[in-house]
Amino acid sequence: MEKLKDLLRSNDLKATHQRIAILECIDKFGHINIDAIYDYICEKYPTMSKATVYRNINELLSYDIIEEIKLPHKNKKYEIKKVPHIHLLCKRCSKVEDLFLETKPFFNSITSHTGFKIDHSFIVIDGTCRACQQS
Amino acid sequence: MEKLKDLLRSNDLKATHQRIAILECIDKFGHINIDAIYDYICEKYPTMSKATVYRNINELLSYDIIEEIKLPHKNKKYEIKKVPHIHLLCKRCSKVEDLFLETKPFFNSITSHTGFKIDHSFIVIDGTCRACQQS
DNA sequence: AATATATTAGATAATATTTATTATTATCTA
DNA sequence: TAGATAATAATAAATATTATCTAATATATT
Ligand SMILES: [Mn+2]
Ligand SMILES: [Mn+2]
Ligand SMILES: [Zn+2]
Ligand SMILES: [Zn+2]
Repeated sequence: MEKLKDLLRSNDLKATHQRIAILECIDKFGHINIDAIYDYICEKYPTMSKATVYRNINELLSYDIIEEIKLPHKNKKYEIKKVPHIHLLCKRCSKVEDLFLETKPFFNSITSHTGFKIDHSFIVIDGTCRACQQS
Repeated sequence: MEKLKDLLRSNDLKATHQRIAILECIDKFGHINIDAIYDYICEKYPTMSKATVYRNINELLSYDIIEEIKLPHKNKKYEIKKVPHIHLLCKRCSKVEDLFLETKPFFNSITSHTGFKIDHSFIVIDGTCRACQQS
């Protein structure tokens, strides 16, 4: 809570209730889309406008406080910015799992094949999570 | 041209001029978004409706004739369905490059770490292509 | 080639998603 | 606590996508 306020202020963003609520919500759910953020926060702040969610999401993106995740055939989701990682999307339970895995060998192979200079990667793996395989 | 007609007919889709034009356009450009398809085809078929583009794109997607590519902070693009591959997106020239690369070792590492059963992967690499690095 | 049949296109309305505008309110600094 | 400034809510506008319906077209059959 105070940590979130500091995070906003260190980026010259005012720590409004709405912004804090949006960040707390994203943090709580891990990976979440606009509508779900809006619905969740409306419980606490019924006057909150959806435009405020969009406006703040874009603001937070531009300061690299959050980042956008594009999933196949789904709406965009957002998460608190972390170190680079991979997303595992379960088609059964729809959960998005973070995987922090060493990608250097894979990236080196890409660069040596193509000469492409890599900045970022966006890796989504579709399949069935361990829990869903057992049920 | 005849190959495209056969492709459509083998999926019980009528080989209309519009559909063939859409497929030819996607094939010609490799990776292209809705608006660019529409603009390109309008030159030849000025009466073409954008709803027809959307309708056919969805139809072609559902028959796995084309597939959707989501790129970070860009509109969706479409391409003729190929064997699985990786996309290299150059931030300088905006070109999307296909890379057919062995991913088994990487995927095995994911499965052994997580128990996740992999169906598909969506891998986009952001960076600078070889050509743009030299200019 | 003409005809029958179902499918598709085009026009347009409807819906969904995202952004812009502006008067009012809240935050922060002094 | 007051004043300067930034952010919100409400709303309109813009953009993106889908649905509906009638006329046109593709294809199989004669
Ligand atoms: Mn994540
Ligand atoms: Mn491709
Ligand atoms: Zn699951
Ligand atoms: Zn380039």
